Amino acid sequence: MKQDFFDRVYKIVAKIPKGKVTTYGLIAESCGIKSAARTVGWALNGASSSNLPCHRVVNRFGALTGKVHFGDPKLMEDLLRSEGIIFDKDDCVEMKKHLWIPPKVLSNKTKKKK
DNA sequence: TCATTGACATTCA
DNA sequence: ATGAATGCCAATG
Repeated sequence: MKQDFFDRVYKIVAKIPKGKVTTYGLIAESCGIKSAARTVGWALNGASSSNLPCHRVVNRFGALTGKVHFGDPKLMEDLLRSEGIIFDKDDCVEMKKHLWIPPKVLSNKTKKKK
């Protein structure tokens, strides 16, 4: 099924540790496609009905771009705050402290030496 | 069926 | 440095 890509995204998102956040680009990269961050968003679009912690997925700015798709934007912030995520004045997550990078990406980067 | 959009990111001009 | 354009995959109009 075409959901193969979705399945990868789901696995990555499901692996996000509590109190951590990741970006669409990293997820896409961990899936093997670094430029398909948009598609990752689509996957999460369907994930909104799943048990996946899509609220831990943010854009590269650390902003909760998809908060509206949760049904309650402030709920997303509340969830992240409950997990120990810190927001700065720009409504962006403290990437420096909470950014989680999928191990697969680390290995891939190390190998490619880009 | 074809074209456009969509919770993004990267690169060229 | 800022702005516009492109790439990726899938879904919807």
